Amino acid sequence: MIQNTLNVEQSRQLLKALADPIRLDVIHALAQGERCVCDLTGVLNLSQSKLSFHLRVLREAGLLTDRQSGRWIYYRLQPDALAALEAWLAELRRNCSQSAATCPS
Amino acid sequence: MIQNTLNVEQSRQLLKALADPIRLDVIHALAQGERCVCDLTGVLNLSQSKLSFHLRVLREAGLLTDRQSGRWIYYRLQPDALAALEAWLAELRRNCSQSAATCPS
DNA sequence: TTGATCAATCAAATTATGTTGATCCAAACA
DNA sequence: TGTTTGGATCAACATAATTTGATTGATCAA
Repeated sequence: MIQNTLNVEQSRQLLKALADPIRLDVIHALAQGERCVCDLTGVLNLSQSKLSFHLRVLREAGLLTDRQSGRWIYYRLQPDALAALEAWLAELRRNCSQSAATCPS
Repeated sequence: MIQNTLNVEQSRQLLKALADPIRLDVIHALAQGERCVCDLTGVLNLSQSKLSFHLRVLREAGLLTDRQSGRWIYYRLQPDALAALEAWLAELRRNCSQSAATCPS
């Protein structure tokens, strides 16, 4: 998630990725900092494959990155992705608001 | 969508509502201003009941409001909902960013 | 009235997402 | 080497979301 302007598809993936309670838990857990998958299963009380599934959704949306260190894989947040989504929403709202004001009641 | 601070559940509904191509089309169509359902079916080329389903999702998330005028029902955007979601995301990011910076590489 | 139109809703069918348990691969360690 | 551990992936199943076509209630016009 290097660039700051998302296309519709990227935005949809971000929205969809965030619209899930388990994945929001993951986000919150990682807000504390980087963590390996083995820790996260304990913290979030999720089965390994279930967690792996949700990590993948978040990673593919651009919200997480991972790195390997020995046997472990560490995940961390990519706050830029949230910023980019905010910008996209702001742009959407900008388009909406201006003409909404001109609607007849 | 009067208040400006969303709870997690409201935010999730907004995210989920926006994470759909058809519903984004609806949003964009309504960005031009208020429209009745009968117009929208034509503009978006959707069956009546399909459109009705998606309008309901958007309405229940707080993104749209409707009003009746004679036989027609007019839908319009509620840009406040977008603003509220932006604020919620900004808050989430605020929590994330501060500690992400402290992560070991 | 009667008939036509707008739009919500419902049940059934379809499709998409999430869950579970098993299997596989790579890294580490004996 | 052989074994253990961390984590991805797969197939089968379960659940949730969407689509379709039919029905319904309300409004209006003839």
